[in-house]
Amino acid sequence: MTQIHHIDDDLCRRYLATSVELVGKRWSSGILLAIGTGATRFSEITAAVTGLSDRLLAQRAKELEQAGLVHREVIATTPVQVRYTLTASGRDLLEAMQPLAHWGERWNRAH
Amino acid sequence: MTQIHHIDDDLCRRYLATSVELVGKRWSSGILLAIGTGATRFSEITAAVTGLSDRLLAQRAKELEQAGLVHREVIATTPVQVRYTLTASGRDLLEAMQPLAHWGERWNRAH
DNA sequence: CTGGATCCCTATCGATACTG
DNA sequence: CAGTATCGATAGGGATCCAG
Repeated sequence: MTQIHHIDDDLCRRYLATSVELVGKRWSSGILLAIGTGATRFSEITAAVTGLSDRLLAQRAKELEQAGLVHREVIATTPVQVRYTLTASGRDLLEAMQPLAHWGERWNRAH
Repeated sequence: MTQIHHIDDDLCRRYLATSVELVGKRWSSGILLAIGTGATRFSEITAAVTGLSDRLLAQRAKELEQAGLVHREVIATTPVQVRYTLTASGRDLLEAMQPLAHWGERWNRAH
């Protein structure tokens, strides 16, 4: 039998669900990527992520902020501005997803 | 501004969605992990993944098979046996998810 | 043992309209 | 600009029963 020894069984069983639940929800990864690659304003994020609506961004942003992945900074101008940035944890997560992107590329070639 | 240069923007924008859609659905990652770490039979997988129902496993298994991540082998005994194994692509995906598990561990510590 | 078929129910989503 | 409120539609999930 082909056993995978690159995989830490126990670690995955414990903690894989954690990140998958955070990042698996629709738009979440796209939002993280958008913020991580330069988008800071609410409207910039909706523009960067095609198909993402105001309502869903507001909802996801709240979730991601509460999870400590995104920092939300309100600038009291008129009209009000809001700056979204990744926290250290958010940046780490995005880096941890890089292998998935590579895998996706290979997978797309084969289909 | 803190730019992330560990991230290949373009690669992520193109292909991150691919893997996230496959692995983000409920139970999918758990099923992959279960098969990747020794479970081969239908009932072994439901036993390994707590909360997973027969119906959902049947459904996910079909999806994962069509995506080329899981190989399904029917053994014509009575009653019938079915062996599930990961394809090379499925093993690769599971390895690509390992950093997510590590991230999840760190994240859990901090909460 | 390995599912398929149903029923029902709720979470989630998209669209639209509105506000400080 | 950056959201909130409301609504109707639908996809997804749990439970249960059935079958090769």
